[in-house]
Amino acid sequence: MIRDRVLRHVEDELASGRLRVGDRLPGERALGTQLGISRASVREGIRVLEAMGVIRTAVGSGPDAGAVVVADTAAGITSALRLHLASNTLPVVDVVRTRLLLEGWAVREASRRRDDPTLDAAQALLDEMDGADAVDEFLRLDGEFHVTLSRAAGNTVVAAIMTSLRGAIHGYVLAAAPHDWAPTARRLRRQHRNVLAAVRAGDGDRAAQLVERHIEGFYRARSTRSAGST
Amino acid sequence: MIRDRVLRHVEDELASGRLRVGDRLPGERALGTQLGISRASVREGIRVLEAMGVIRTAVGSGPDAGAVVVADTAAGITSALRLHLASNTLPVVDVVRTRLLLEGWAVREASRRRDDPTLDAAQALLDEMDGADAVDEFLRLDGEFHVTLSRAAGNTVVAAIMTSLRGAIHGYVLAAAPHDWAPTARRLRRQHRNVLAAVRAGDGDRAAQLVERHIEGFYRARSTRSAGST
DNA sequence: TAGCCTCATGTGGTCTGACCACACCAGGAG
DNA sequence: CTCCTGGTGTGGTCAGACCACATGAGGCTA
Repeated sequence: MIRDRVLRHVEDELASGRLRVGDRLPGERALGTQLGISRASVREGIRVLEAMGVIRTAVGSGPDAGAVVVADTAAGITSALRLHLASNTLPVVDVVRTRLLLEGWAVREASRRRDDPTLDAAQALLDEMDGADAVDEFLRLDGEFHVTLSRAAGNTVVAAIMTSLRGAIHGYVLAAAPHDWAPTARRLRRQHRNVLAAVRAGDGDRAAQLVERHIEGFYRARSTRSAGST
Repeated sequence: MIRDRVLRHVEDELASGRLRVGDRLPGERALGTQLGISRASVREGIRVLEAMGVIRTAVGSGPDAGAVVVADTAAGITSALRLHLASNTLPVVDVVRTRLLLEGWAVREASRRRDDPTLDAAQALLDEMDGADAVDEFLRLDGEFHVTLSRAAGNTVVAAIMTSLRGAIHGYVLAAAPHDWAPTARRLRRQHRNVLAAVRAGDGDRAAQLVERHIEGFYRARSTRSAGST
């Protein structure tokens, strides 16, 4: 298919190193001429690349305009998971179980690299979370904390998947948050600190156990309430 | 953005159950009229959905033509991983490590469901592999075997991710296959049978250990040769 | 009547050319 | 020197056209 030409071209350019993160793609019109296809076809390819988190487009002129190569490794995975979650092809419970598995491994691994500065970022998120009372703000920071923790394990693929799993079920989590949020928030804050403390202490087994109980607990509480579809 | 209207519309339709796997989308022209956007914009959305493995398009007429909802849960993740692998944002070693982690868990889990008929499919693949001498055919079956094993664990998300990890590095594996393939094939066949036997015996720990050694061994052998870019 | 064949129909695939909003920045006005 | 104004190039969107393709109804042939 002609439309795949853009995909293949960009992938080749990336693989060869001729194109790197931060670079700009030629304009859509120029790229069309260069590849011998119409602008419409170029745009279809560009759109896919954008959905995959490989490029970011902006209108106007100047250095930030146009199609710029980025590295949002989680974007594509997140969208894919969201859609298949919506079609009920992937059950939410499988997403949660996978999260459990990956995050358990991640904190175990992070415990062996407890000098990693990423853990300081996780700490900072916890401090920030203490001042976040609004549900959506809290959950945003919560998600970021878990992702940061996973990043501390040093595996970019696991981190990307974790980010995506979290992002894909974000809507479900938000929809299932209890009305009386304060006590839940307190419990979560406490659990977060315990997990991080175990990691910093280098106690991987304990950290894994804590984080698994933390996620399972929240999920169990949620599954007893409404399923929440939107 | 107007172009996201198609995405949101289809996601809503899927979530509400008005659209299910196997159904057909309205034609591009009709969908454009319905959403109040041009056909070009519709196509950009369709293209993304296709890349995500949510729909499949075909020309012509009849029941199989047009845009049909499918459930290729791995397609989007595979493409995303491939692209970020190409841009060197995700190192291959992280993909392999993640595979190790997930597949170890999967066989452990599968050992507890050893009556699952999926294991029979895995067995059949091994038998088929005995007659496959060509490298690419062997590796195709090899990949399918590993994915089938992961499916036997009963977690669709893990299975999708495993499929994607395997698919994303397929090119690398192929490029790094040794010229003298026969002895490698023999070793892999033996290891596969041992893994499956351990699963069927319900010995999760042993199965996990075997599969991890199996993957690590192959990867170590590969990393000593050329990096292989295409 | 049974079977073959043809063509109208509707699908996605692609192209062309146009207009818009936007952001920048060079160059003129004060 | 500062302000502002218009030229320029970017992506965003649209309308309309033509193509290849697969189907299936209806006519044609045996």
